Amino acid sequence: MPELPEVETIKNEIAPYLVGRTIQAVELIWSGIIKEPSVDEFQRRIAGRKVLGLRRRGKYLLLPLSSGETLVLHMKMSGSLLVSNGCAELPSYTRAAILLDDGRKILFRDPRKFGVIRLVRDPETVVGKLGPEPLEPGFTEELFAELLRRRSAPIKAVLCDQDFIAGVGNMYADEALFAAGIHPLRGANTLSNEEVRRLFNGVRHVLECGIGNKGASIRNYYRPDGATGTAHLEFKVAHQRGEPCPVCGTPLSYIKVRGRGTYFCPKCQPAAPPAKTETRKRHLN
DNA sequence: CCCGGAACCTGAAGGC
DNA sequence: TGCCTTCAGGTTCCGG
Repeated sequence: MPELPEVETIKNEIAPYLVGRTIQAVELIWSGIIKEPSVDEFQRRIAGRKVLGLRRRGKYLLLPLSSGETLVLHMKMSGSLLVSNGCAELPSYTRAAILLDDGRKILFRDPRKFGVIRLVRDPETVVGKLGPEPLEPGFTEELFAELLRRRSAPIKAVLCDQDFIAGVGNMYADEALFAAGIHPLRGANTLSNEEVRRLFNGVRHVLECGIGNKGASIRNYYRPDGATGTAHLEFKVAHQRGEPCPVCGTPLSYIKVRGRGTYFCPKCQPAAPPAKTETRKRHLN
């Protein structure tokens, strides 16, 4: 599942093959991957365009083209981009192949068909509502604290909300909460200043480690040359079902938060103290 | 506005 | 061995 570190790795490793090349055509093995415009429109507007650059925003990849339009890719759950020399047979589950002017192909492989390709005039129509980039200077502890104050949902759900922060998904949310010692069900607006500070540092730390390890290959994630990443080998809690906590040895817990599998240490990440409403009522009465 | 749950999709894994 | 059910989770949509 590509999250920020995985998409960043794909961007870094595929850029040398893509930037400056001209797209001759896009071969659609499953045309449903094109979200907009219509398939005919897409084919007409993509052919012959040069790729001017490659950037990541949240979990999206953006390719500005010589036409002024932008090709926007999202790999969702199971997508990956592979570089092919153009001769080999297409791997199974290849949904689209971008044919480049040097004979190479960029393959969009995606077993579960969640992945999406868009060709848009203004990329802001796709990524405009995303929250701040957690690894860029504009993301400060003060901004993080202010955003958290507005949300009452479980902190795990808020961390995974792309309109809140861009790029954090299920795995890295679990890792960040463990790093900060915060229970995933704590209301976002109930964190103390100290907890906000630890979580701010935790989010940035786990994402940077993920990038340093070229992403986590828990399932379905491959780098453009087909290699896997090693970030999952460093995971303390994410997907470590049945394992002991690496810090205190307590068996890790597994719960569902907003329908998402959530791993945490019940001792290092204690549940919030009971709500104060009862106490307050008693005082009022 | 904010929250929570279903739907999308298909291979893998688990139960009987 | 095999059929059936459940699980995985990023995003979007819908209802409360």
